[in-house]
Amino acid sequence: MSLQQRATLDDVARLAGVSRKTVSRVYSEPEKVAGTTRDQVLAAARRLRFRPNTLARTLRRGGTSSTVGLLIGDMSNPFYHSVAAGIERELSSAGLTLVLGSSDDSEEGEERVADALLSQRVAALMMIPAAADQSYLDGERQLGTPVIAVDRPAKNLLADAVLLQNRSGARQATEALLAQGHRQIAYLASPADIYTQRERLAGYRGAMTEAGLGRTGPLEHLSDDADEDAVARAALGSAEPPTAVLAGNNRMSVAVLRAARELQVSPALIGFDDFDTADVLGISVISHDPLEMGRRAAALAVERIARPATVPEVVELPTRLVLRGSERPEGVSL
Amino acid sequence: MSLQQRATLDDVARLAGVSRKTVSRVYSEPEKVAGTTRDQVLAAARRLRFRPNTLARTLRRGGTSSTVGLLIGDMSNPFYHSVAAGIERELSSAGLTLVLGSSDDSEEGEERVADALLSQRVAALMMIPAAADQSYLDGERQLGTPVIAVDRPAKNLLADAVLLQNRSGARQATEALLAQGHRQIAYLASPADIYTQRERLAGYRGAMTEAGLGRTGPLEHLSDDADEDAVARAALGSAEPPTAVLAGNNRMSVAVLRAARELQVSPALIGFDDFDTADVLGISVISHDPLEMGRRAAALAVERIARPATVPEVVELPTRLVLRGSERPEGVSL
DNA sequence: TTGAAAGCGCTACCAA
DNA sequence: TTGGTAGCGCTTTCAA
Repeated sequence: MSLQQRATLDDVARLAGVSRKTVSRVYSEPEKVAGTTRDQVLAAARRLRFRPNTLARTLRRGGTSSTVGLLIGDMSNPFYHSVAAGIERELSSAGLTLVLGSSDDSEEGEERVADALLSQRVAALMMIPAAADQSYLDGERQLGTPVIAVDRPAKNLLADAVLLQNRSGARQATEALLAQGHRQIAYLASPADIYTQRERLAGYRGAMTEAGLGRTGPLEHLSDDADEDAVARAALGSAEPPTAVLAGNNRMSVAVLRAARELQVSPALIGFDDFDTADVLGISVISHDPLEMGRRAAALAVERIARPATVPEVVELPTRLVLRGSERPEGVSL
Repeated sequence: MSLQQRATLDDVARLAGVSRKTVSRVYSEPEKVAGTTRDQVLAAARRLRFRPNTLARTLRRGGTSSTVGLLIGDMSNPFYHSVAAGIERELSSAGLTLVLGSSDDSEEGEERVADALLSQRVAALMMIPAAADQSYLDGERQLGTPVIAVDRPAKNLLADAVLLQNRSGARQATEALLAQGHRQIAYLASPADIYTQRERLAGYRGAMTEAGLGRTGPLEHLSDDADEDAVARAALGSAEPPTAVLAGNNRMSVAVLRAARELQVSPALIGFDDFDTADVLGISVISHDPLEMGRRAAALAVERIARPATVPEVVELPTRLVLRGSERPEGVSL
């Protein structure tokens, strides 16, 4: 039960009968230590249960830890989970570990958590920007901490970004619905006042306008407070319900299905983002790969840590329209 | 573009015309510093873009960082994402940050990543044990690092654990299927050789045996390599297909739906774990709250950091049977 | 190949 | 209320 002290380089050095520096070398550049010396050191280290303290290593002037911070607003969205998983995978293969921070989608939250991560001297900061403005990070950028925005671009801050081709994805889906003969095509989003939704909405509007259906006002069901279910019910339950729905994201797609069941209607449906049972249900989606998105973003972070750059890079990943039947006039059958 | 040096306590002290220690106090115990002095210091800090280095703070003898490590085998499972989200939330409200490590479900992976996290001097290590044995952590435990197992108990290691009532959950679901008149009730799991599945299987067997249906051998479809889809297809496509299926986890539930659609069959179904569209689809599930699980585990970690304990605590969280129709003889309709 | 000394940014201890 | 000194565990010169 005796809580022993944790062993340090010194302890190991003493037991192995070598200098501190030699022990250090065994862990940082083992090839520069004689084989026998190395074995002695490692034996001593094992006996003492020594574990190098990577925090202390970091203390060098201007040093950063081998961690990368990831700031997510809403941890409950499965899409961001996958992004995080992709990031983790890429980082770990680069020998970096992921430190997670959640702002719960609040303005001050984001800055507070960013602060905490930066105080830990993360080697880079990855974030899904949620606050109205990220200029508060400009000082850090100038101090050399790479900032990588994921899914949405950072505002008022020069930062690399990995985004989706939201606009063309939404446009393509709308065109597919138009091709099926639909005219009353609704667009549903909540929250709507975020980058991705503005882009997708623009894509939808573009396709509608081109088809001579520019009057989309009554067909747009956008909200920032109401939950997805409420928005979906309002849209499907309106006096003149749409024959087809474009759902702004994965959660809205599910909400539409739920509302359709409740209200006993069968609108055609295409949803942005793929989701678990979409294939089983035959739901058409604008698919993309969140894991890949995370991977790309993390790769960019790794690159910037090694070679700080002056010009931010913006990557736009493609989407893919996957038609499974729900785009047809007969709509979703539940 | 000049990459300036990062400011330190010393720089701030110099600019503010006070001692280093005074600056330190402004950040650690501000109430012990005179108001005017504090203002001067903070002004200087702002001008220099000073940000305290929490890593250096940690360097005290035996010191740990204000981070908690979480070791997950398979980051792609949505269930663990929710657990992680719950953990993050609880930790952040305790002023701790979460460091994530993934072992990709490999034996050596787990130990390697645990090592990395411990080298960062996490204040506690939370893990979903995946390796066959966690005795390699015993040294750390003796050195005072709390270890909290989540979802599965640690093997050969005294550690706190937060688990589910797997057995009773599975038993209850099986009984519900029996009550509907089912006799050919299959149990499907992949991977099957893990704690949760062994427990759930035991619950299933118990209920079957009590109903005089102890011969469950042919009804058990367990695999460790095959993916869920293959297992589901094999089960539903057998010569004498079951009239009802108990799916071992969320992914298996979806696989069963997929297979049912492909093979044009409609077995009754109850799945362990809830999932996104289960309510829409009318799928009955053994529900529980992964967020809460994470929260409880993190709370335990926080507690142990403050007050190391000698006797491990094991918490078993309840499950809840949610019947939505798919348990009935007519089964799932797709 | 190995070692001694200085220093990284901060805090604990004790003194003023 | 404030400050000096001595570390924390490690790495980086520079020498041996």
